[in-house]
Amino acid sequence: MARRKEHTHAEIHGMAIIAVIHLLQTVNLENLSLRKVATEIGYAPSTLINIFGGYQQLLLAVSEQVLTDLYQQLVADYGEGAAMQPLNAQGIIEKMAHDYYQFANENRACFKLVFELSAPQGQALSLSHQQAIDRLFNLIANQLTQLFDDASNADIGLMSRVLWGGIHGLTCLAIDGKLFTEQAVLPTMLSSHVNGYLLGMAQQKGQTCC
Amino acid sequence: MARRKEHTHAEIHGMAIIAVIHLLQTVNLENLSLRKVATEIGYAPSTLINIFGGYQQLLLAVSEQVLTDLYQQLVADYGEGAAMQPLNAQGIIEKMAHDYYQFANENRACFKLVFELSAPQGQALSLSHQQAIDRLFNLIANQLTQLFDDASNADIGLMSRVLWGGIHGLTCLAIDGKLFTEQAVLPTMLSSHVNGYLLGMAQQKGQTCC
DNA sequence: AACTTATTATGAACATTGTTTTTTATTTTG
DNA sequence: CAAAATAAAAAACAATGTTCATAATAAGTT
Repeated sequence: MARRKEHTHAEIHGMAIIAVIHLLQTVNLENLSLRKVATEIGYAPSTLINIFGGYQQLLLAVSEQVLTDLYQQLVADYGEGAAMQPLNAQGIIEKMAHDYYQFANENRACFKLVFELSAPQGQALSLSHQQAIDRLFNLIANQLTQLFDDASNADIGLMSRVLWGGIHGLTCLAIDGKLFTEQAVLPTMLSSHVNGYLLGMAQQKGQTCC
Repeated sequence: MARRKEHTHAEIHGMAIIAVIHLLQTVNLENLSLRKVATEIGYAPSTLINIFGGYQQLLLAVSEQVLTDLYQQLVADYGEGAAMQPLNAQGIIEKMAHDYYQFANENRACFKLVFELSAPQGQALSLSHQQAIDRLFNLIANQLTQLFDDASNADIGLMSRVLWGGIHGLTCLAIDGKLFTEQAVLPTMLSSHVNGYLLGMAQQKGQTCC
């Protein structure tokens, strides 16, 4: 029985992604299944395979959506190029670190999905997926250009990745309980990472010294 | 047909762990299965379940073994409390960071297994698993006590986690190709992280300033 | 308007998974 | 040597992702 065009493919596409994000709030990734997603939206498993190409590619689509949501949340307070808050660039980076962790903590299963899912088989991530991650790096890079206005693009890229890598690592270890410390001190660690590294870089570049 | 006691349970336990580590060099985690491990060592799947309690617990046992291997590799060069190399404490931490990434890069599937596998259901990691991770943190903490000899234990704990969190985050993103940079610059990033943060901390504590 | 042709979602089938239960072969015990 | 215990395996089961043939609907044609 195939009643046709009750929803367009694009609609089913969106419905499935929403369903996964919804299900991942009560079910962890390993207990999720294509069939559960299908029944959640009232379609057959094979329909989802027709549209997405496979279960893994459905999850990759979800991953992109989550990355977009994360980006939106990070820029929610201080629009990308908008008027600056009382916060300086360093304070903005620090706040983004805290927001990053907060998002991961409130959407653990989705967050783990994003960073545990690799591209299908040796092949690279999709372009839009790359761009979604790149946007995140650029959020920090933009602030760094204000802090180190004479640094080369290569230096900015390196520093932004070091900063984000640290934020990401601490967040990953924290939400899996592998830091062996009370959750409350994680913001302190994130701040120590951001401020400590920026202080060191500033001194190294001779911009702010004593 | 049950020929009994050809191997003791402890032997099968070890054989299975070795088999998983071996298989993970040519097969990624999602293509591994309990049945493949069983046939690799010439036993039935149910036998492994009897011994480990389940597939996930077999993988957790592997995770512990990999953590131990990683620790051994990190201390291979400079024994924990042994005579110091020409390297100072900061250089040792930097070298450990590079070794950490090298290990992860040479054992990608095993490394991902360790940090993507969570304890069965809301319950904490096993004690030995915790200790295996703690040993890693302490490797850095020990060096930090030489750099900041008047810092409190809490400060040392915090700094060691910030350092290791950053090393771990950069490593994770790098082996999944999510840093969007040539692999060759990752050591530079790790060094920038370690040296930048330590420089910032030193300045903040007023120990080494200008 | 009736008939033909394309779609489109589906349901059944398949191979594989982790796990449970039942059987079978071996060892230990009385 | 017989009987009880036990260790490993085979068989059975439910659930998974995926493929394929099918039925139901839409679109096209005369």
